[in-house]
Amino acid sequence: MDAFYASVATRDRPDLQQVPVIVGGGYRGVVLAANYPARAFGVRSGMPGTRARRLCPQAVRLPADHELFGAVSAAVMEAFRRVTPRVEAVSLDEAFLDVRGATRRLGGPREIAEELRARIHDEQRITCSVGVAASISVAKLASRLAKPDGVVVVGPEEIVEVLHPRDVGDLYGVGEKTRTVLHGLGFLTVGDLARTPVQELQHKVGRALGRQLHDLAWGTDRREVTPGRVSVFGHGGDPDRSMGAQRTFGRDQHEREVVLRELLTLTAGVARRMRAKGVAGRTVAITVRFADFRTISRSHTIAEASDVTQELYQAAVALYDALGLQRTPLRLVGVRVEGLVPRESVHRQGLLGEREHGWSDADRAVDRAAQRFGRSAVRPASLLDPSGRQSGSARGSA
DNA sequence: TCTGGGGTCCTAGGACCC
DNA sequence: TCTGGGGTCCTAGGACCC
Repeated sequence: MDAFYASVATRDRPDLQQVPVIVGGGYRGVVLAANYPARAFGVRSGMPGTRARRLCPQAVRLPADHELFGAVSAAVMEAFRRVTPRVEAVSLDEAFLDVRGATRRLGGPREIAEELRARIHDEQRITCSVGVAASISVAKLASRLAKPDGVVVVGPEEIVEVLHPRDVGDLYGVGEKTRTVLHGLGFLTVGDLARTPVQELQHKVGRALGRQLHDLAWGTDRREVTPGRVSVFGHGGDPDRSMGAQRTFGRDQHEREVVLRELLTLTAGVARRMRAKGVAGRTVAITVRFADFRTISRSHTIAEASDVTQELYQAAVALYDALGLQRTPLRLVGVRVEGLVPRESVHRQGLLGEREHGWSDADRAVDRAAQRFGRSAVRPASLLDPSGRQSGSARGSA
Protein backbone atom coordinates (compact mmCIF):
# COMPACT_ATOMS: atom_id res chain seq x y z
CA MET A 1 0.00 0.00 0.00
CA ASP A 2 1.12 3.56 -0.64
CA ALA A 3 1.55 5.58 2.58
CA PHE A 4 -0.78 3.04 4.16
CA TYR A 5 -1.71 4.62 7.50
CA ALA A 6 -2.05 8.06 5.94
CA SER A 7 -4.12 6.75 3.03
CA VAL A 8 -6.53 4.91 5.31
CA ALA A 9 -6.76 7.78 7.77
CA THR A 10 -7.73 10.22 5.00
CA ARG A 11 -9.78 8.05 2.68
CA ASP A 12 -13.03 9.65 3.85
CA ARG A 13 -11.54 13.11 3.87
CA PRO A 14 -11.48 14.62 0.36
CA ASP A 15 -10.42 17.88 1.97
CA LEU A 16 -7.13 16.28 3.09
CA GLN A 17 -6.07 14.69 -0.18
CA GLN A 18 -3.93 17.61 -1.35
CA VAL A 19 -2.58 18.85 1.98
CA PRO A 20 0.28 17.41 4.03
CA VAL A 21 -0.91 14.77 6.51
CA ILE A 22 1.11 12.99 9.18
CA VAL A 23 -0.11 9.99 11.17
CA GLY A 24 1.51 9.50 14.56
CA GLY A 25 4.56 11.44 15.65
CA GLY A 26 3.14 12.68 18.92
CA TYR A 27 5.11 13.46 22.05
CA ARG A 28 8.29 11.33 22.07
CA GLY A 29 6.92 9.46 19.07
CA VAL A 30 7.89 8.93 15.46
CA VAL A 31 5.96 9.44 12.26
CA LEU A 32 4.00 6.31 11.35
CA ALA A 33 3.14 7.54 7.88
CA ALA A 34 3.21 10.72 5.83
CA ASN A 35 1.15 11.28 2.72
CA TYR A 36 2.84 12.43 -0.47
CA PRO A 37 2.20 16.16 0.03
CA ALA A 38 3.94 15.84 3.43
CA ARG A 39 6.81 13.89 1.88
CA ALA A 40 7.40 16.82 -0.45
CA PHE A 41 8.59 18.64 2.68
CA GLY A 42 11.02 15.84 3.52
CA VAL A 43 8.83 14.14 6.11
CA ARG A 44 9.37 10.37 6.26
CA SER A 45 7.98 7.57 8.34
CA GLY A 46 10.18 6.67 11.28
CA MET A 47 11.22 10.29 11.68
CA PRO A 48 10.91 11.87 15.15
CA GLY A 49 7.68 13.83 15.38
CA THR A 50 9.58 16.92 16.50
CA ARG A 51 11.66 16.91 13.35
CA ALA A 52 8.61 16.36 11.16
CA ARG A 53 6.91 19.36 12.71
CA ARG A 54 9.95 21.51 12.08
CA LEU A 55 10.01 20.44 8.44
CA CYS A 56 6.29 20.84 7.89
CA PRO A 57 4.54 22.79 10.66
CA GLN A 58 1.36 23.17 8.65
CA ALA A 59 0.82 19.41 8.27
CA VAL A 60 -2.44 18.00 9.58
CA ARG A 61 -1.71 15.47 12.32
CA LEU A 62 -4.01 12.51 12.64
CA PRO A 63 -3.99 9.91 15.41
CA ALA A 64 -3.31 6.26 14.57
CA ASP A 65 -6.44 4.12 14.51
CA HIS A 66 -4.86 0.68 14.81
CA GLU A 67 -8.16 -1.12 14.86
CA LEU A 68 -9.13 0.41 11.52
CA PHE A 69 -5.67 -0.21 10.04
CA GLY A 70 -5.89 -3.83 11.12
CA ALA A 71 -9.32 -4.26 9.55
CA VAL A 72 -8.25 -2.71 6.23
CA SER A 73 -5.11 -4.83 6.29
CA ALA A 74 -7.12 -8.01 6.78
CA ALA A 75 -9.38 -7.10 3.86
CA VAL A 76 -6.38 -6.36 1.63
CA MET A 77 -4.72 -9.67 2.52
CA GLU A 78 -8.01 -11.41 1.76
CA ALA A 79 -8.07 -9.78 -1.67
CA PHE A 80 -4.53 -11.06 -2.23
CA ARG A 81 -5.62 -14.58 -1.34
CA ARG A 82 -8.34 -14.46 -3.96
CA VAL A 83 -5.50 -14.21 -6.48
CA THR A 84 -3.31 -16.90 -4.94
CA PRO A 85 -3.12 -18.74 -1.65
CA ARG A 86 0.63 -18.24 -1.78
CA VAL A 87 0.69 -14.94 0.12
CA GLU A 88 3.45 -14.01 2.54
CA ALA A 89 2.47 -11.00 4.62
CA VAL A 90 5.49 -8.85 5.43
CA SER A 91 3.63 -6.34 7.53
CA LEU A 92 0.15 -4.89 7.78
CA ASP A 93 0.45 -3.22 4.40
CA GLU A 94 2.79 -5.32 2.34
CA ALA A 95 3.00 -8.87 1.07
CA PHE A 96 4.82 -11.12 -1.36
CA LEU A 97 2.61 -13.10 -3.74
CA ASP A 98 3.77 -16.10 -5.72
CA VAL A 99 1.51 -15.84 -8.78
CA ARG A 100 3.04 -18.59 -10.88
CA GLY A 101 -0.04 -20.72 -10.33
CA ALA A 102 -2.47 -17.93 -11.23
CA THR A 103 -1.31 -16.97 -14.72
CA ARG A 104 -3.51 -19.45 -16.55
CA ARG A 105 -6.55 -18.07 -14.77
CA LEU A 106 -5.70 -14.38 -14.59
CA GLY A 107 -3.23 -13.62 -17.37
CA GLY A 108 0.34 -12.36 -17.29
CA PRO A 109 2.02 -10.76 -14.30
CA ARG A 110 1.24 -7.23 -15.41
CA GLU A 111 -2.43 -8.05 -15.84
CA ILE A 112 -2.52 -9.68 -12.42
CA ALA A 113 -0.82 -6.65 -10.89
CA GLU A 114 -3.29 -4.23 -12.45
CA GLU A 115 -6.25 -6.39 -11.48
CA LEU A 116 -4.99 -6.46 -7.91
CA ARG A 117 -4.53 -2.71 -7.81
CA ALA A 118 -8.01 -2.15 -9.21
CA ARG A 119 -9.56 -4.44 -6.60
CA ILE A 120 -7.78 -2.76 -3.71
CA HIS A 121 -8.73 0.64 -5.02
CA ASP A 122 -12.40 -0.30 -5.53
CA GLU A 123 -12.81 -2.15 -2.27
CA GLN A 124 -10.64 -0.11 0.07
CA ARG A 125 -10.33 3.26 -1.70
CA ILE A 126 -6.56 3.33 -1.27
CA THR A 127 -3.79 2.96 -3.82
CA CYS A 128 -0.99 0.46 -3.92
CA SER A 129 2.06 -0.27 -6.02
CA VAL A 130 3.24 -3.59 -7.37
CA GLY A 131 6.69 -4.80 -8.34
CA VAL A 132 6.99 -7.95 -10.42
CA ALA A 133 10.10 -10.08 -10.78
CA ALA A 134 11.35 -13.64 -10.61
CA SER A 135 12.82 -13.21 -7.13
CA ILE A 136 11.60 -11.68 -3.91
CA SER A 137 14.39 -9.13 -3.59
CA VAL A 138 14.03 -7.79 -7.13
CA ALA A 139 10.25 -7.66 -6.83
CA LYS A 140 10.70 -5.70 -3.63
CA LEU A 141 12.99 -3.21 -5.33
CA ALA A 142 10.60 -2.97 -8.30
CA SER A 143 7.69 -2.15 -6.01
CA ARG A 144 9.67 0.71 -4.55
CA LEU A 145 10.33 2.00 -8.07
CA ALA A 146 6.62 1.66 -8.83
CA LYS A 147 5.51 3.95 -6.02
CA PRO A 148 3.22 5.71 -5.88
CA ASP A 149 0.28 4.04 -7.56
CA GLY A 150 2.10 2.11 -10.27
CA VAL A 151 3.44 -1.18 -11.59
CA VAL A 152 7.03 -2.04 -12.50
CA VAL A 153 7.90 -5.34 -14.10
CA VAL A 154 11.56 -6.38 -14.17
CA GLY A 155 12.10 -9.25 -16.58
CA PRO A 156 15.00 -11.67 -16.19
CA GLU A 157 17.02 -10.00 -18.95
CA GLU A 158 16.59 -6.56 -17.33
CA ILE A 159 17.77 -7.46 -13.84
CA VAL A 160 21.42 -6.55 -14.29
CA GLU A 161 20.61 -3.36 -16.10
CA VAL A 162 18.18 -2.25 -13.37
CA LEU A 163 20.23 -3.42 -10.41
CA HIS A 164 23.88 -2.70 -11.11
CA PRO A 165 23.86 1.09 -11.46
CA ARG A 166 22.01 1.53 -8.16
CA ASP A 167 23.51 2.49 -4.81
CA VAL A 168 24.23 -0.50 -2.55
CA GLY A 169 21.80 1.02 -0.05
CA ASP A 170 18.93 0.28 -2.44
CA LEU A 171 19.30 -3.44 -1.81
CA TYR A 172 16.70 -5.09 0.42
CA GLY A 173 18.54 -5.80 3.65
CA VAL A 174 21.20 -3.11 3.32
CA GLY A 175 20.44 -0.38 5.83
CA GLU A 176 22.31 2.74 6.77
CA LYS A 177 25.08 1.06 8.75
CA THR A 178 25.90 -1.55 6.15
CA ARG A 179 25.71 1.05 3.41
CA THR A 180 28.30 3.18 5.20
CA VAL A 181 30.58 0.17 5.73
CA LEU A 182 30.28 -0.86 2.09
CA HIS A 183 30.99 2.65 0.85
CA GLY A 184 34.03 2.70 3.11
CA LEU A 185 35.23 -0.50 1.48
CA GLY A 186 34.82 1.07 -1.94
CA PHE A 187 31.58 -0.68 -2.87
CA LEU A 188 29.39 2.15 -4.07
CA THR A 189 27.07 0.47 -6.55
CA VAL A 190 25.37 -2.88 -6.71
CA GLY A 191 27.57 -3.63 -9.72
CA ASP A 192 30.66 -3.19 -7.51
CA LEU A 193 29.36 -5.97 -5.27
CA ALA A 194 28.39 -8.17 -8.20
CA ARG A 195 31.87 -8.03 -9.72
CA THR A 196 33.55 -9.09 -6.47
CA PRO A 197 34.09 -12.80 -5.75
CA VAL A 198 31.87 -14.13 -2.96
CA GLN A 199 34.82 -15.27 -0.87
CA GLU A 200 36.31 -11.80 -0.91
CA LEU A 201 32.99 -10.24 0.11
CA GLN A 202 32.56 -12.77 2.89
CA HIS A 203 36.05 -12.11 4.16
CA LYS A 204 35.30 -8.39 4.34
CA VAL A 205 31.78 -8.31 5.77
CA GLY A 206 31.15 -11.73 7.29
CA ARG A 207 29.96 -15.06 6.00
CA ALA A 208 26.20 -14.66 5.89
CA LEU A 209 26.15 -11.02 4.79
CA GLY A 210 28.75 -11.59 2.08
CA ARG A 211 26.75 -14.43 0.60
CA GLN A 212 23.55 -12.44 0.85
CA LEU A 213 25.00 -9.33 -0.78
CA HIS A 214 26.37 -11.30 -3.69
CA ASP A 215 23.01 -12.99 -4.28
CA LEU A 216 21.16 -9.71 -4.00
CA ALA A 217 23.55 -8.03 -6.43
CA TRP A 218 22.71 -10.60 -9.08
CA GLY A 219 19.02 -10.77 -8.17
CA THR A 220 19.40 -14.49 -7.64
CA ASP A 221 18.16 -14.96 -4.09
CA ARG A 222 16.30 -18.25 -4.07
CA ARG A 223 14.03 -17.55 -1.12
CA GLU A 224 10.52 -18.86 -1.75
CA VAL A 225 7.34 -17.07 -0.80
CA THR A 226 6.32 -18.63 2.53
CA PRO A 227 2.58 -18.31 3.08
CA GLY A 228 1.58 -16.99 6.47
CA ARG A 229 5.16 -16.33 7.48
CA VAL A 230 4.17 -13.29 9.47
CA SER A 231 2.12 -14.50 12.36
CA VAL A 232 0.46 -11.19 13.17
CA PHE A 233 -2.23 -12.27 10.82
CA GLY A 234 -2.89 -15.58 12.45
CA HIS A 235 -3.03 -17.71 9.34
CA GLY A 236 -0.90 -20.52 10.61
CA GLY A 237 2.43 -20.76 8.91
CA ASP A 238 5.59 -20.54 10.93
CA PRO A 239 5.18 -20.22 14.67
CA ASP A 240 6.41 -17.08 16.37
CA ARG A 241 10.00 -17.10 17.55
CA SER A 242 9.41 -14.51 20.22
CA MET A 243 6.81 -12.17 21.61
CA GLY A 244 7.46 -8.95 23.42
CA ALA A 245 6.31 -5.50 24.37
CA GLN A 246 8.07 -2.32 25.29
CA ARG A 247 7.10 1.16 26.29
CA THR A 248 8.69 4.55 26.22
CA PHE A 249 7.69 6.54 29.28
CA GLY A 250 6.09 9.92 28.75
CA ARG A 251 8.83 11.16 31.06
CA ASP A 252 11.93 9.28 32.20
CA GLN A 253 11.31 7.19 35.31
CA HIS A 254 13.73 6.28 38.08
CA GLU A 255 11.49 4.76 40.76
CA ARG A 256 11.80 0.98 41.04
CA GLU A 257 8.12 0.76 41.89
CA VAL A 258 7.07 2.65 38.75
CA VAL A 259 9.36 0.63 36.51
CA LEU A 260 8.18 -2.67 37.97
CA ARG A 261 4.56 -1.67 37.53
CA GLU A 262 5.27 -1.08 33.84
CA LEU A 263 7.14 -4.37 33.58
CA LEU A 264 4.11 -6.14 35.04
CA THR A 265 1.74 -4.45 32.61
CA LEU A 266 3.97 -5.40 29.67
CA THR A 267 4.54 -8.96 30.89
CA ALA A 268 0.83 -9.51 31.50
CA GLY A 269 0.08 -8.38 27.95
CA VAL A 270 2.77 -10.56 26.41
CA ALA A 271 1.70 -13.60 28.45
CA ARG A 272 -1.91 -13.06 27.46
CA ARG A 273 -0.94 -13.03 23.78
CA MET A 274 1.16 -16.15 24.32
CA ARG A 275 -1.77 -18.00 25.87
CA ALA A 276 -4.04 -16.85 23.06
CA LYS A 277 -1.55 -18.33 20.59
CA GLY A 278 -1.04 -21.47 22.66
CA VAL A 279 2.70 -21.02 23.12
CA ALA A 280 5.06 -20.97 26.08
CA GLY A 281 8.64 -19.71 26.30
CA ARG A 282 11.80 -20.42 28.28
CA THR A 283 13.88 -17.30 27.81
CA VAL A 284 12.79 -14.02 29.36
CA ALA A 285 14.59 -10.88 28.24
CA ILE A 286 14.25 -7.33 29.42
CA THR A 287 15.34 -4.20 27.63
CA VAL A 288 16.25 -0.97 29.33
CA ARG A 289 16.87 2.33 27.58
CA PHE A 290 18.60 5.11 29.48
CA ALA A 291 17.99 8.82 29.13
CA ASP A 292 20.95 9.09 26.74
CA PHE A 293 19.36 6.41 24.53
CA ARG A 294 21.96 3.80 25.40
CA THR A 295 20.07 0.52 25.37
CA ILE A 296 20.94 -2.75 27.06
CA SER A 297 19.27 -6.11 27.38
CA ARG A 298 19.51 -8.96 29.88
CA SER A 299 18.05 -12.38 29.47
CA HIS A 300 17.57 -15.50 31.53
CA THR A 301 16.54 -18.98 30.50
CA ILE A 302 14.30 -20.80 32.95
CA ALA A 303 14.12 -24.56 33.39
CA GLU A 304 10.74 -25.03 31.76
CA ALA A 305 8.79 -23.05 29.24
CA SER A 306 6.01 -21.02 30.77
CA ASP A 307 3.04 -18.90 29.78
CA VAL A 308 2.28 -17.92 33.36
CA THR A 309 2.32 -14.18 33.94
CA GLN A 310 3.70 -14.45 37.47
CA GLU A 311 6.60 -16.71 36.50
CA LEU A 312 7.63 -14.59 33.54
CA TYR A 313 7.27 -11.45 35.62
CA GLN A 314 9.41 -12.86 38.43
CA ALA A 315 12.16 -13.58 35.94
CA ALA A 316 11.85 -10.05 34.54
CA VAL A 317 12.07 -8.50 38.01
CA ALA A 318 15.15 -10.57 38.86
CA LEU A 319 16.82 -9.34 35.67
CA TYR A 320 15.89 -5.77 36.45
CA ASP A 321 17.16 -5.96 40.03
CA ALA A 322 20.41 -7.58 38.89
CA LEU A 323 21.15 -4.41 36.94
CA GLY A 324 21.50 -2.67 40.29
CA LEU A 325 20.18 0.62 38.99
CA GLN A 326 20.14 3.28 41.68
CA ARG A 327 17.44 5.71 40.68
CA THR A 328 18.85 5.91 37.18
CA PRO A 329 16.32 7.62 34.92
CA LEU A 330 14.97 5.22 32.32
CA ARG A 331 13.39 6.19 29.06
CA LEU A 332 12.03 2.78 28.12
CA VAL A 333 11.52 -0.71 29.47
CA GLY A 334 10.60 -3.82 27.55
CA VAL A 335 9.96 -7.52 28.03
CA ARG A 336 10.36 -10.25 25.46
CA VAL A 337 9.87 -14.01 25.72
CA GLU A 338 11.96 -16.11 23.33
CA GLY A 339 12.31 -19.76 22.48
CA LEU A 340 8.58 -20.21 22.04
CA VAL A 341 7.19 -23.74 21.77
CA PRO A 342 3.64 -25.08 21.55
CA ARG A 343 2.16 -25.27 25.02
CA GLU A 344 1.16 -28.91 24.56
CA SER A 345 4.82 -29.83 24.20
CA VAL A 346 5.56 -28.57 27.72
CA HIS A 347 5.26 -31.09 30.50
CA ARG A 348 5.38 -29.66 33.96
CA GLN A 349 7.55 -31.25 36.61
CA GLY A 350 5.25 -29.77 39.24
CA LEU A 351 7.32 -29.76 42.39
CA LEU A 352 5.49 -30.37 45.62
CA GLY A 353 4.00 -27.25 47.10
CA GLU A 354 4.42 -25.11 44.01
CA ARG A 355 1.74 -22.60 43.34
CA GLU A 356 2.12 -22.27 39.63
CA HIS A 357 -0.89 -24.40 38.91
CA GLY A 358 -2.88 -21.81 40.81
CA TRP A 359 -1.30 -18.93 38.93
CA SER A 360 -1.94 -20.65 35.64
CA ASP A 361 -5.59 -21.15 36.52
CA ALA A 362 -5.81 -17.54 37.62
CA ASP A 363 -4.36 -16.42 34.25
CA ARG A 364 -6.95 -18.38 32.36
CA ALA A 365 -9.77 -17.01 34.50
CA VAL A 366 -8.47 -13.51 33.85
CA ASP A 367 -8.29 -14.22 30.11
CA ARG A 368 -11.92 -15.32 30.08
CA ALA A 369 -13.09 -12.33 32.10
CA ALA A 370 -11.09 -9.98 29.90
CA GLN A 371 -12.67 -11.49 26.82
CA ARG A 372 -16.14 -10.97 28.18
CA PHE A 373 -15.79 -7.63 29.90
CA GLY A 374 -12.84 -6.00 28.21
CA ARG A 375 -9.17 -6.01 28.93
CA SER A 376 -9.28 -3.35 31.59
CA ALA A 377 -11.91 -5.24 33.59
CA VAL A 378 -9.44 -7.48 35.38
CA ARG A 379 -5.87 -6.76 36.31
CA PRO A 380 -3.32 -7.41 39.02
CA ALA A 381 -4.11 -5.54 42.23
CA SER A 382 -0.72 -3.83 42.08
CA LEU A 383 -1.78 -2.14 38.86
CA LEU A 384 -4.89 -0.59 40.37
CA ASP A 385 -4.86 3.16 40.54
CA PRO A 386 -4.15 3.86 44.21
CA SER A 387 -6.55 6.81 44.11
CA GLY A 388 -9.36 4.36 43.45
CA ARG A 389 -10.30 5.91 40.12
CA GLN A 390 -10.73 3.65 37.13
CA SER A 391 -9.11 4.48 33.88
CA GLY A 392 -10.68 3.94 30.49
CA SER A 393 -13.73 1.76 30.25
CA ALA A 394 -12.96 -0.38 33.27
CA ARG A 395 -16.03 -1.73 34.97
CA GLY A 396 -14.48 -3.47 37.90
CA SER A 397 -11.28 -4.97 39.17
CA ALA A 398 -10.19 -8.02 41.04
C1' DT B 1 10.26 18.41 23.56
C1' DC B 2 15.19 14.05 19.09
C1' DT B 3 14.96 9.34 18.17
C1' DG B 4 8.01 3.97 18.62
C1' DG B 5 6.96 -0.71 18.73
C1' DG B 6 6.58 -5.14 16.69
C1' DG B 7 9.57 -8.48 15.05
C1' DT B 8 13.77 -11.64 12.62
C1' DC B 9 18.40 -12.96 11.99
C1' DC B 10 23.50 -12.90 12.71
C1' DT B 11 27.83 -12.70 15.40
C1' DA B 12 30.86 -13.69 19.02
C1' DG B 13 32.49 -15.42 23.32
C1' DG B 14 32.18 -18.67 26.94
C1' DA B 15 30.41 -22.84 29.22
C1' DC B 16 29.87 -27.47 28.74
C1' DC B 17 29.92 -32.08 26.72
C1' DC B 18 31.94 -35.99 24.28
C1' DT C 1 51.88 -33.86 30.08
C1' DC C 2 50.91 -28.44 28.35
C1' DT C 3 46.66 -28.91 24.91
C1' DG C 4 42.14 -31.29 19.57
C1' DG C 5 37.98 -30.70 17.51
C1' DG C 6 33.10 -30.72 16.94
C1' DG C 7 28.68 -29.55 18.63
C1' DT C 8 25.01 -27.23 21.47
C1' DC C 9 23.29 -23.85 24.55
C1' DC C 10 23.25 -19.37 26.68
C1' DT C 11 23.92 -14.43 26.71
C1' DA C 12 24.55 -9.61 24.84
C1' DG C 13 24.58 -6.69 21.24
C1' DG C 14 23.53 -5.00 16.79
C1' DA C 15 21.59 -4.58 11.98
C1' DC C 16 17.55 -4.59 9.55
C1' DC C 17 12.52 -4.46 8.14
C1' DC C 18 7.90 -2.14 8.27
